[in-house]
Amino acid sequence: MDINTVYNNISRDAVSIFSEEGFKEKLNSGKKLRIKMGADPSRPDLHLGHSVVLRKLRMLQELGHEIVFVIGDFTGMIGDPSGRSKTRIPLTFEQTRENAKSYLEQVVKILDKDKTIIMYNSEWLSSMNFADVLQLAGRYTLARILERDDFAKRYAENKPIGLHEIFYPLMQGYDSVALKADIEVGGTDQTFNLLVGRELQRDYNQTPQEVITFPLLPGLDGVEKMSKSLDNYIGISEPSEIMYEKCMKVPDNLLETYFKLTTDLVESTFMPYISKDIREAHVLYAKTIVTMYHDAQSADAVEERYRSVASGGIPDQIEEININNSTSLADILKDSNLAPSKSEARRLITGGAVKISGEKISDVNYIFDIVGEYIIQKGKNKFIKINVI
RNA sequence: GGGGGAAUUCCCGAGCGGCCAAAGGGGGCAGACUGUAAAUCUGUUGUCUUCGACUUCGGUGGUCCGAAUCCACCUUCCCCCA
Repeated sequence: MDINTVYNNISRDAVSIFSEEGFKEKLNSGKKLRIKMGADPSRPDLHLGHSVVLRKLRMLQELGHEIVFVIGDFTGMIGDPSGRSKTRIPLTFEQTRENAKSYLEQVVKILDKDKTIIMYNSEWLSSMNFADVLQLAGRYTLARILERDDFAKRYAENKPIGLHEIFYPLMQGYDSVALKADIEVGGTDQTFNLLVGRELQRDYNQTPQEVITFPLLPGLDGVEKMSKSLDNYIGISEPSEIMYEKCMKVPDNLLETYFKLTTDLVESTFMPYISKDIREAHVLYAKTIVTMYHDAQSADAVEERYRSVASGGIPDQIEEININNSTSLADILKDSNLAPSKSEARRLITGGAVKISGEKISDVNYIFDIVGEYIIQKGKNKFIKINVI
């Protein structure tokens, strides 16, 4: 990829670039750029929402630039107030390290490990003394901080805002100063924080970073942004069959957006599918994603599995457990995590959600007392094979 | 510093001494329908040794035959005045 291609691709998908001229200039300067991306250590599971930005970073890496991930281990002790209606429970130092580690393992699925640098913002933030903090705080005003959507909203709704949360944007902005970042990228929900960095750099006599924001990928519920806590995400480390299933559940009207933001396919490839047969479009999408994060082989295998289950079949590969004779069905459902509790297991059975080897069971007290192999099915697509011994 | 209000099950929110495991909505799960979709309709949504028992309504300790409901103290949050 050359500079122009990358520039066009990014400016096509970005929501805003502050400033476009600056970005262009830096790209063409021939200098190795330092591109910053903040990582929230409280949410170590990466999903397709993150991939939107990460994939752009990958392109910039290919041009030879350096990606710096700032693991907000220090800010993580506060928690980003962005999009939050509640103050977040602070993480301990150990937790942030732990999470950062798993974050890294996942990030390299998209990025080039060798051109990716990890830094912890405690490196510079923890050594600041009160005078430093005051100096930093003096560069911003309360009114400007309160302008921020989340704060404004919470304030209006009489929800508490911790004083320390006010510092969050300043700290994140200061990260850019400490790193001398040339560019910072993030989701649109980060716009305010990113721009603070730009201004602080100016205050500290640095060339302000260019800020590029990308759209937030809506989650599978079609309403909220994709996020782990809302459980509306497709994780990039999920097992292939789950990934495939979830891709098939992307709301129809969002599929186009998903194609655009999370795959390399061009419109002329996927649009015909979308307009002609939305189901086949989903299949194409699911296969593409599974191929990206696993491989083509598993994509095929998983597709077959999906088609078979969809037509009422039972998949070939199912988790298998051994059961002692005279164990009750409810106990098995609970032990195999098909149900979170025995009460729930009973409800499922009563509700007609459980089948044994294709046959619906409605006896709450069903007990396995004949040695053999059975397949227990819960709902449409949860299976488990048991060996009664 | 002074005054007033609030804390309920995953979330929002009713309840104000027994009929409360706690209305209603949201969300979740399941059934029907379907494209393992959406919409819609139905059921369900504390746990267990399930015709019964046990644990839950910010915390602790009381009153009472009996408390989510009353009292005391504590903790947290919000509002108004300064």
